Amino acid sequence: MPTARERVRAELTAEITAAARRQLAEVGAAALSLRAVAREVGMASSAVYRYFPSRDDLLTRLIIDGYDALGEAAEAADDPAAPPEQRWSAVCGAVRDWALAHPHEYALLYGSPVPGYSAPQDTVPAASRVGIVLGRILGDAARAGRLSGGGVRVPGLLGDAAVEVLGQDAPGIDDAVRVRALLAWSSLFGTVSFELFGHLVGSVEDADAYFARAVAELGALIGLD
Amino acid sequence: MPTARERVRAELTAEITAAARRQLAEVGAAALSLRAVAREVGMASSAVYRYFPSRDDLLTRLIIDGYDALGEAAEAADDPAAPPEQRWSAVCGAVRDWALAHPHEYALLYGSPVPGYSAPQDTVPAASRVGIVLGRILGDAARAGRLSGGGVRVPGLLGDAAVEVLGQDAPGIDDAVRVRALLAWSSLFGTVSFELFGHLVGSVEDADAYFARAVAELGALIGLD
DNA sequence: GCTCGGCGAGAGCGGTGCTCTCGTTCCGGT
DNA sequence: ACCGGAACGAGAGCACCGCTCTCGCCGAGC
Repeated sequence: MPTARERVRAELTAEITAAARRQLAEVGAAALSLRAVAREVGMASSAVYRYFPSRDDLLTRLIIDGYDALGEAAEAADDPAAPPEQRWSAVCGAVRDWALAHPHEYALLYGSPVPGYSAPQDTVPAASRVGIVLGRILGDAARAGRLSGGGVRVPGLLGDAAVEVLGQDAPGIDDAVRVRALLAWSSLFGTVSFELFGHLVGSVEDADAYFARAVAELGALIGLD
Repeated sequence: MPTARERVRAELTAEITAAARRQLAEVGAAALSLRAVAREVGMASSAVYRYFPSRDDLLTRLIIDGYDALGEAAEAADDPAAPPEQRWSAVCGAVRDWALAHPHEYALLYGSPVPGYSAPQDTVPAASRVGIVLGRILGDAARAGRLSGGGVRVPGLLGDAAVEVLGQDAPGIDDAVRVRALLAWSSLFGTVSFELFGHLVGSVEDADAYFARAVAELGALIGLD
């Protein structure tokens, strides 16, 4: 049973993060001002420090929330009953849609690191959610024998995290598959980032069609056909 | 014949950009402080405004210089006499090496856009240099008949810039090749960014070996074998 | 009922980008 | 040769930033 004090504290915390998210969407992460957040919530800047020890901690909160929202979008888009290549493109599309809808949050997650700020370990579980979805798709495809390629051993190349996300050794899953999954994962984000950060301006007319083709090519790269 | 005044102005401008680049390497773009630059050069902050109308203009200068430096590295790494897949991996390696050596400048070029700042048109030629190198490699490979795949028409998908960089229609070059080239370029960027921005920590043990494999996979994706 | 801890407000510190003014210095035309 | 004007550097000042400290308040637990 939370006391009244705890309740109002939780409410105020949520209100602060909501205002911070609004401010993030307006001015970006680097210019996120704790004072402006305080103004929007209607209290003195010093009072915010009762809830977040520093601006960086507020940023960490936003980062974790962002990873969770993106991960949730990816999970919601994945229908385990669908064929693998369809699951792949559905998840890719969901990631892109979320990025286009929340460009500043996406930039916070996958853009330049904020100088002087290093993400704490707390962010790792949330950050892994999209990777886990992709790993599940690949694992299912491999177990169903619908994953071509593979067969290469590259000891010492990958770390434990990759093996954990992409499943233990199983029929059809080896280091070559994991490497290609990682590559597809970073390529997907390269493609989304290029579009979002304006590097495709002038080169691509129809961004939707380009993305669809890119996802198909990357699916083929992984071994989904 | 430049007057003495013009000479000292050019010198001071160069000194300011040099100090700014040093500061950029230390604290990153978002924390780049014009006052600190002025301190390092040894003049009042207001005096710097005689040379750069605003902090953003100083940033633009750094961006153009960065694109030029990266483009130069890519051009230097490309040996037109070598086989295409070797040229591809050499240029990819040069891009990654430059990024690892100048992480903050790379983040400035390919990371989150600075909010409220939009790159002026002046940056486009410098930004295109790496793309042009990649386009030349693909064009040469296509003319030599060493590019597999292609054969797909996707009218209205790509813009003029892509056609310009990747050559007019030629035997072996069509929209499908250009799309894959763009995809390879953004995937390369995604791979480098993931490594640089820390998204591969825990998943990849041997970054050099991973990158080499990624480049090889991407080369195959383009159609180089 | 009283005390003590959480709380909000306000002032203050050193920093930022940017503007304005003021005295100087140098360049070009007469 | 000189003088007017343009370029220049310095300094003060404005509004903002993150963060700290102190102070008065108020509610929850002993």
